[in-house]
Amino acid sequence: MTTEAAALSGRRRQAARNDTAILEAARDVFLADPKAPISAVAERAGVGISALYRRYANKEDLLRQLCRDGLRRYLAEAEQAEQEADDWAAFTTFVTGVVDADVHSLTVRLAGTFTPTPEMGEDAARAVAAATRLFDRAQTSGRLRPGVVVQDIDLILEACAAIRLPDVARTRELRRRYLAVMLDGLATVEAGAPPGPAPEPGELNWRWQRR
Amino acid sequence: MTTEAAALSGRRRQAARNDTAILEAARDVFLADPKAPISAVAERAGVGISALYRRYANKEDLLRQLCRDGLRRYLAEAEQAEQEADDWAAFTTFVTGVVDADVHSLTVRLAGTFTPTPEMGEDAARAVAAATRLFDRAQTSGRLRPGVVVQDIDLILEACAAIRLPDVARTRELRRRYLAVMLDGLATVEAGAPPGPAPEPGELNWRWQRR
DNA sequence: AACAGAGCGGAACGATCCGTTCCACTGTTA
DNA sequence: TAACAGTGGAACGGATCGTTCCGCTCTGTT
Repeated sequence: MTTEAAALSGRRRQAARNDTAILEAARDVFLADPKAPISAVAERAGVGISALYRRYANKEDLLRQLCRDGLRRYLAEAEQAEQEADDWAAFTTFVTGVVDADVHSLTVRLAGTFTPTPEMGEDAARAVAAATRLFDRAQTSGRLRPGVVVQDIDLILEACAAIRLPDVARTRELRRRYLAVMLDGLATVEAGAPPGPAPEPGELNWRWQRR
Repeated sequence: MTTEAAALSGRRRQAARNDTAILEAARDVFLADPKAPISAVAERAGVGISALYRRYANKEDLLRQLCRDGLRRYLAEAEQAEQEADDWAAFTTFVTGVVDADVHSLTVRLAGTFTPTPEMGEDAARAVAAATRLFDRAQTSGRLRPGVVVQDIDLILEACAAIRLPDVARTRELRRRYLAVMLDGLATVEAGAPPGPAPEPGELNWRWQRR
């Protein structure tokens, strides 16, 4: 509990608790099933439906907020990884951080369920820029095989996000396992370029079309 | 069209055509969205809903049939790959074949939406046996890094199946790209065992619980 | 002590969706 | 021409879900 919340008393305190409880519940629920009903979020958070609608005008609002937080988290992971001195380590730290935080599901799997705000567009642009910087550093480290492009990261994250078990901790363990395998695969310099035309920028943009 | 169908005339011929049209449409539709309505299948196949219900008692029946075909296809890919003389090539041919056929989505993503038949259980056991044989051969080839187990294949297939774009051909191209990266990652003998406790047999069985 | 109102739980409502049934219609076969 | 297999698609009934609404509780103020 934050000191801010602790300073409040009685009803106010509970309200502050609910703020975070609802966000966490929404994260868990929509991560497991992006189409989950809003009542499931309320149930998970241990509150009534009113508590939700007091904070968010409608379901779309909540989803948008969640995605916004996901983008922010992605940026935070990138900025933290950029501190790393070693170029290759910075790259792997970044990717591992994003996979661990399950941020991919929060952004991409929720895409198309709401109309994005201009602010989110800017954050997304920042995210691309940061990821590109990290990727370029990985390339200069010389450990990356030829023919790999930044966009490959998106799809690798997508593949990792598909690993999902009932147990959250186990899910993370296994995701790290296959992420490590893929990173080892990306680091086999002697293998030459991976097959097939590499993904192009914007090839995944269709996701953001309203469904 | 089969010769059997060509021999028939008029209404019978159309009926035979519908048989396959419906199955193909169902495959496409449920591959894209396992929870799709049955009317979407009819629309895609260009037939009315009656044509569906004449052939399958209900939705569950159709899903079960689809999954059954998927298992068969999996077995076929395995048996064909076992012809391959080279141990490592047999393994990669098998995995690539399964990814190309998008069989994983047909079986696992549909799991839990119907009650499986005993016959499917037997097919599943045969599938596990065949996959194990191919995996063992890959191990004896010496190109597989230590610490990798058969169950890893399931999860790698799962990761590949997550790559999905509107265009089917492009989807296959990109899946092959990341499958290749992962296979290269699995073949880095010098890297030692990948991190984390390896997946255990039956760790993915929860999928088949009725939802 | 009385009161105003913030915050809340959950029933109720209305819209939508979807699986399944039903019936009229069309060719085909005998 | 009669019987009927095969079909299209409207119609039905149940379930789901987003949202609204009402009555209650607790809190801070007068």
